[in-house]
Amino acid sequence: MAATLPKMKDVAELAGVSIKTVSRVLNNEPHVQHAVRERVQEAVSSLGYVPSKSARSLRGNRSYSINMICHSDRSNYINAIQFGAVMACQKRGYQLTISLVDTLEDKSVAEVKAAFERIATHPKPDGMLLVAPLANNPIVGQALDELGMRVVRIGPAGVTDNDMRVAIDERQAAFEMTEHLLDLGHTRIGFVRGKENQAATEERFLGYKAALLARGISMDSKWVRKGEFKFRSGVAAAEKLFELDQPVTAIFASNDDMAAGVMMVANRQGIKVPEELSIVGFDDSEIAENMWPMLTTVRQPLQQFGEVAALKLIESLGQPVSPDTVPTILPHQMVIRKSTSKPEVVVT
Amino acid sequence: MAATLPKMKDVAELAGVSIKTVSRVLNNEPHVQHAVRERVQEAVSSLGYVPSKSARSLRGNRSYSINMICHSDRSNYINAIQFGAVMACQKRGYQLTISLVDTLEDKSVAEVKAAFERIATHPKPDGMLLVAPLANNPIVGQALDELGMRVVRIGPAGVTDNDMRVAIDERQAAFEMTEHLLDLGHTRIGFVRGKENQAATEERFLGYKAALLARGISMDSKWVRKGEFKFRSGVAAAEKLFELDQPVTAIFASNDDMAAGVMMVANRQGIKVPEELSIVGFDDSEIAENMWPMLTTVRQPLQQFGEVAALKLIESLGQPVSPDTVPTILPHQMVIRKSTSKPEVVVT
DNA sequence: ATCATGTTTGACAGCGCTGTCAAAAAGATA
DNA sequence: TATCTTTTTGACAGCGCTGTCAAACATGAT
Repeated sequence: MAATLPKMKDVAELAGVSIKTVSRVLNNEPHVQHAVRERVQEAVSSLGYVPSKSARSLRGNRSYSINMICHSDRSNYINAIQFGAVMACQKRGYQLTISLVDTLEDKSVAEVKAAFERIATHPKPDGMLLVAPLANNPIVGQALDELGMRVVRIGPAGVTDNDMRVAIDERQAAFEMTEHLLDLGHTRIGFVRGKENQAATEERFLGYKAALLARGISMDSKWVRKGEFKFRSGVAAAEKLFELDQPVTAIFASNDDMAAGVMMVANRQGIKVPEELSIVGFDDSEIAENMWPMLTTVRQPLQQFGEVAALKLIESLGQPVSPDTVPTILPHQMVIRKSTSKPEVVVT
Repeated sequence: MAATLPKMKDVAELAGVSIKTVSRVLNNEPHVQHAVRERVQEAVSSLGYVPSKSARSLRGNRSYSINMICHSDRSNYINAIQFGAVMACQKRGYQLTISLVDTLEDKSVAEVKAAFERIATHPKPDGMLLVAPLANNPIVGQALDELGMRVVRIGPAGVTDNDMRVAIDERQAAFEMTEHLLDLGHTRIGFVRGKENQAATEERFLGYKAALLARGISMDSKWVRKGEFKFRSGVAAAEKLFELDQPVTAIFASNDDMAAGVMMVANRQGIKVPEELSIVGFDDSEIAENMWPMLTTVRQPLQQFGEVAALKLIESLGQPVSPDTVPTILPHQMVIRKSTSKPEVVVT
């Protein structure tokens, strides 16, 4: 057990070749005869040899690690994404490292840059995974660009951005969810927006709006409330929405936490869900199943986000930058549970 | 920007000393004159020099990284712990890496060992952080011991264990929470256990039992239901508890998720909380504030767990193993919210 | 057989750092 | 002053790997 790990030299001796040849085989370089290559591979697996990452990285300026930023207002979806990312890394012999960045709000450009420079250099990861909302911060993008850091972003694109990116089609998903409500017969549908300055907030809203428009329903701005992606903001929004003279018969909250807030207020006020009010959310986070009735929502493939993004990053590491990258759009999924039904005929 | 990073040689030249002396200063070795030491430190900071981790680790067999295992049934408390751990690592110039381990249930001893051997060797972290319930798995412990891996565990101790550990006094916390209920005047207090084979489950139960005993109340085994630490198991437990001929007036769920389940059933059945039923949880996770009424619970200092554990690990890396380590007990905190009150006089 | 060409292989340096060991400087003692 | 001890310093090797370059070998054309 404590016997020292096998080195390249050991493999070379066992296979009867030079260490350089072993190196060639391990790095899939050309100019190795087929027979030799196989002999080396046998030696490798019989010794259980694994190349030393520190030596490789010292020599080759590659760290075989990719970094994921974990920002201080911890959101639970990060967890699942990270999980997928670790899986992919582990498969490819990479390490996932985690770094921390304080809230960027009320930070100067210089401070943000300095923070990312530190993270991106000691030690230098081969690439970085940026999760929304960090994925859309232009200063962060610029800082990382200047450092020549390879980045894959997770989450909906902002304005410009022809970067490497993994996301779902948020607008389409919101469109479909709104259609679901429309199909059930709802015509007065409330909407709770997410946190402003996050791309998802606008995308989801646009999907909602487009779906109404497609059915020729003119949206009443009273139906739309601000939110923060938090439970409490769902509560606040619901309270306002319930005060309308002509109340809505359904509420589309931009995420599940807020939907849970809406649901709670409904329960408190004795409004029956889904009979008197349909509620839908977005994300399919754990909470969606932890409420009653269970929440109809859009499932984001979070774990897959992490996995695909990490894989994409690792794969790109060999190639030169391709500036014309197209975002990878993963399929979302409508999860119809018990919080939606056709609107009750209102007894006036 | 792209100018190559300063190396030890640059620092040495600027300070007018040999690179070995710089090395000595950086590693806090003795035998360097005070004046020289200061001169070197100035050079270091003026160049913004940071030692190369790969070179160090290649040479010194230290990786300056510590690893935290992320097991596949992702629980949300891991998030906060990880956050604290990253903070501590970042402060000390360490990297936190994440590895993944599948569920260990239905795995053979050999498989478990192999999995951990892989994680613990490629690349070898300087130490590992193990979070409950992994922290109490004897096979994992043995595998890591055999590899000579330095480990700090987070969570309540199991049987033997005089290892390095960070935890709260779970039994005492449960005791206090039960006292809180008793002080309010409850005498019939239900209890929902956690997942079996986790140390916390038994500890919390023992605290509950001890508090009853201390007041001379004999516990009725009908009050105690099994649980899984999941929302649904809270629901199931509550349903049974509400069927009792002589119902309980308070329910102590072993964690917040289950308490949320209990709360939901109460709401559904029109049982008023806290007037007709007091509910308490354990953990103070996010959900505790995302329900109505907000949950009285015990706050675990999760982020601090991560921080203290990582620090303890890093600090221990210099020293030889001290087998007589005493667990670090962090203070817990009673969080009294709105889900508890004195029992209503039952109108029979 | 001779040369030009292409393919396969290996010797060796050196990435940035720290452990070893010996040299230099400083201090203590006779 | 000469000698011994202790403290401070530096030269150098080498951790495990890969890039460079040249040697060895094979192939085809003359």
